[in-house]
This record gives sequence, structure tokens and C-alpha cells, in this order.
Amino acid sequence: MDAREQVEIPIYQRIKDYLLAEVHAGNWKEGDAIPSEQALAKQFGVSRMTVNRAVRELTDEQIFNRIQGSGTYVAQQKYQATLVEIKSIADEVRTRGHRHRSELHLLERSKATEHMALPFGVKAGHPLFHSVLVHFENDVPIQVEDRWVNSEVAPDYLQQDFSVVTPNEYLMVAAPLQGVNYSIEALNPPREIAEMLHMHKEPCLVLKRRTLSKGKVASVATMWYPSSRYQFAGSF
Amino acid sequence: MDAREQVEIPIYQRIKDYLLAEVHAGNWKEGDAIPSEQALAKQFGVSRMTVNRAVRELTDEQIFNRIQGSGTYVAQQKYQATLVEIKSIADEVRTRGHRHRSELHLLERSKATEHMALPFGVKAGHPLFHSVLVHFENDVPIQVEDRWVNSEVAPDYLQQDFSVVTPNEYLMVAAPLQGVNYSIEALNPPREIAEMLHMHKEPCLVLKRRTLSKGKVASVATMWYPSSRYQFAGSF
DNA sequence: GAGTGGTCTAGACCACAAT
DNA sequence: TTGTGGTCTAGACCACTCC
Repeated sequence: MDAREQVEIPIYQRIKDYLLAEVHAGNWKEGDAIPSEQALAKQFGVSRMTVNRAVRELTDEQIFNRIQGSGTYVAQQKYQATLVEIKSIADEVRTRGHRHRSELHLLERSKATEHMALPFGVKAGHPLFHSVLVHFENDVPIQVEDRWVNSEVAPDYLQQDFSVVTPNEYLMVAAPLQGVNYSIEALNPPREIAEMLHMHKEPCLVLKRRTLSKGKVASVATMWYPSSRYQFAGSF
Repeated sequence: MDAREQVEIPIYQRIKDYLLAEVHAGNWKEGDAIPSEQALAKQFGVSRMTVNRAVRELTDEQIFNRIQGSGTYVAQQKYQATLVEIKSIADEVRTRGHRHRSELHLLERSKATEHMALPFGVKAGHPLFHSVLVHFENDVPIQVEDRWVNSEVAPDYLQQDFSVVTPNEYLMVAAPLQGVNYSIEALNPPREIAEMLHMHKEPCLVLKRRTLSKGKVASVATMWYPSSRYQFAGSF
């Protein structure tokens, strides 16, 4: 008389979860061989085909490399972001099984300079909010987020607790997204940025993103990523 | 004594090719149901598991939607980000009303090193073609294109005249595109690259792109752009 | 109830790598 | 030669949709 409706998780999925956990826990490191299909089949008490599906799918997802006749090896784990989605950097980090936190460096009421007025399509002096955060993955800084927000679109921006919700996550809720422009450059960072990212003499990937909501420009953000720790990637 | 070594194409791959061809030819349109696994298994004279793998993989690739108990349907054809659109740099330059030309720095028959074998999914020593070109916009160098090509997919690559057709343009015709992976990084260029681009002490945007065709990796290209003269942009 | 996809089995043969 | 991955079979049971 069990009242709980158990949702059946497929065996191949449970094996995938197990394999991912081993990689994320660091028990298997880059280049290490993982157990053979035969061994895993025995360990889980299932047929080899089921194990094959689990390992093959993770190989498609670039978690492993397989060499016929030799074995299955843990692939290089890369910090990768998908460009075309606006996804929270906090989620991205957690997806990789790592810890995310952020440091707030600035959060204030400000006004549009002539320089900022242009991308926002407002007059100089228009009220804007300005925030600067550094995002960490396992205590390693991976992004400086320098963001300007249209006070008309998100009037409660200053009241948020950005140690709990990232600016991006808040804006996704407060200002339904209508469109996005972005550009990507490679730049040598100014000194303040380099210091926030604890980096020396290397270029940054710079993603500039403008989001539209309610028919207005909602925010203009410049995100700095140290090239040694981050890259954008995608596929279709 | 047959000199040609026939490479065996797996049945599931042949079924994938068939299904994709039907979709691309327009015989099956968005929302149409495709034949059931049972029917396809009978049609190809194979077991249902083999058909299942073909259809499942194409579903993962968003070609189809599947509804348990109902059927398999052709999915809405996906939107592609401008950033990764495979477009010819020559066209891009001409669109801006400028003059495009390219210089061929290298074009040769080569073999996969261990380093190149991995992204291609072949053994070290597998025959590859290798080309290096510099693209100019109004006589200003804007891109170094370092490309490796799978000789099985584009056997006539070496015979092309790349002052007339870019490698990209040729491959689009010779090897129908099935998929793309890309990554973007910011890197300081090695000396040879910096010299080809006539640049000093500035970072490069580096776009690495892997194209898939006929179930194989068709080409792996590394494109270097001087940051002062180029950026990626897009919107959606 | 008939048909669909979702999963799984317990074998099999093969190509290939390591030895 | 042994062990690995790559593929395939001919069944099976299940959950689900549709009629």
C-alpha cells in the first residue's frame, strides 16, 4: 500500500547520473580511464547495451572520449557558455557541479551620461541604475558584470539582494524579455577589471549585451571573462 | 585485389541520412508524422532497436518531436544565431561594400596528428588536407583561416582555386552541412599569426568551428581575427 | 483494444588496441 | 591473444494515445 507514486528513472539515466557524479566529485580526472562497459554492466547488474547508451550519450556531450579497442577516458572539462541563451551564470556554474557566489562592488542610482544615453535611446541625465558584480566559480573569479538598468523598466532594482539572485535572474522575472543584441570582442582589460578577476597579462572575452523589454531598452551589460578560464561555445 | 577500402556506414547512420533527406526534400513537412519505428524497421529490414537509435538521435538534434503513444513528428526548423551562421567572409565583406581578396599561405596533403585526430574522431595518421589563408578587406587583413579537412568527405579539396572560391564556400557545396560546433576565445596570437595580420600587441578573437557532414567531421577550422578590426555581433 | 514510443535483455560478430 | 568499444538482433514488457 505505498501511496507515493514512484517516477521510474530509466537505468541508463541512473548510470549517467552516477558517471557524472564521479567526474564532478573528482574521483575520475581528465584523461583517466573509466571502467569498461563490461565492468559497469556487471556493477549495475544490467546488460551491456544499457551501459553503452549511458556512456555513448555522455560521450556525445563531450564528457568522455572513447577509443575503440582501448577504453573510455574523461575529457577535458571546459568552462563553456551558450551564447544564444540568456542563462544565469549561477545556473551554468551549478550545472557543472560547482559552487557559485558573487561579490557586489557597486550598486547605485545614477544618470545616463552621453555615452550611455545612446545605447539606451534616452536623453543624457535619464535616471539609470548601475551595478558591478564579480561572479565566482569555486572561489575563482570568472566574470565581471558591469550593468546599467533602465529605472523605468525595473524600478525596484536597487532593492534586490544580489547575493541571492543575480541581476540577470531578477531582470528575467521583472522585465519579460523581448529581444537581445550582443557583440563579442577580445580586449585587454583595464587595471580595475584585471584586479577584480585576479588576472595578469592576458586578454578578456568581452560580451556586450543589450536587452529589450516593454518596448524599451531594459539593460546594457558589459561582461568581462578572463580568456584562460572561459570560452563561449555552442552547436546546432 | 580491390584497392578501394569500402568504409562501412552503420545502418542507423544510413537511416538517419534517409530521414534527413526526406525532411530536406520537403516530402515531410513541419508537423507531419513520419512512419512508425515498426514500419521503418520493416522497410529497412532491420530490428526496431536500430531504427530507434536513428530516430532518437535525430530527436535529440531537434529534427523531430516524439510523443509516446502517438507518433513521431517533424519539428519546427530551428533558428540559427547570426553569430555562427556559416556565411562566407567574402560575402560579408562585399555586403559592406568593400573589396575581398585572400592570400593562400599553405595548401597540402597531410596526416592527422594525435592532436587533430581527436576532434576529427579518426586515428592519428588519417589523411587530412590542411590549408592556411589570409582574408583581406580593402587590403587590410582581417582573418587568418587555418583549416583541416577530412579527405573522405571532400576528396577534391586540393584541386580548388581558393582565389576564386573560399574554402568555406567550396565545402558548403561539396559537403552538405549536418551540424556545427563552435567555440570562441580571446587569445594572444603566436608570432606567425600576428605577422600575417599585420598587428602588434593586441589580442585576437579566435573562433574554432567544427562542421559535420555525412555523419563525419568534415572540417576543423581555427579563425583568428584581430580585435581592433573585428567583432562578432547578433540579435534575436 | 490496437498502435505508438521507451526501455531493456542476453546474446552475437566485428574492428581495433594493447601486449 | 585478450580486452575494449561499435553495432546489431529478435525478442520482451511497459506507459501512453487514440479510437
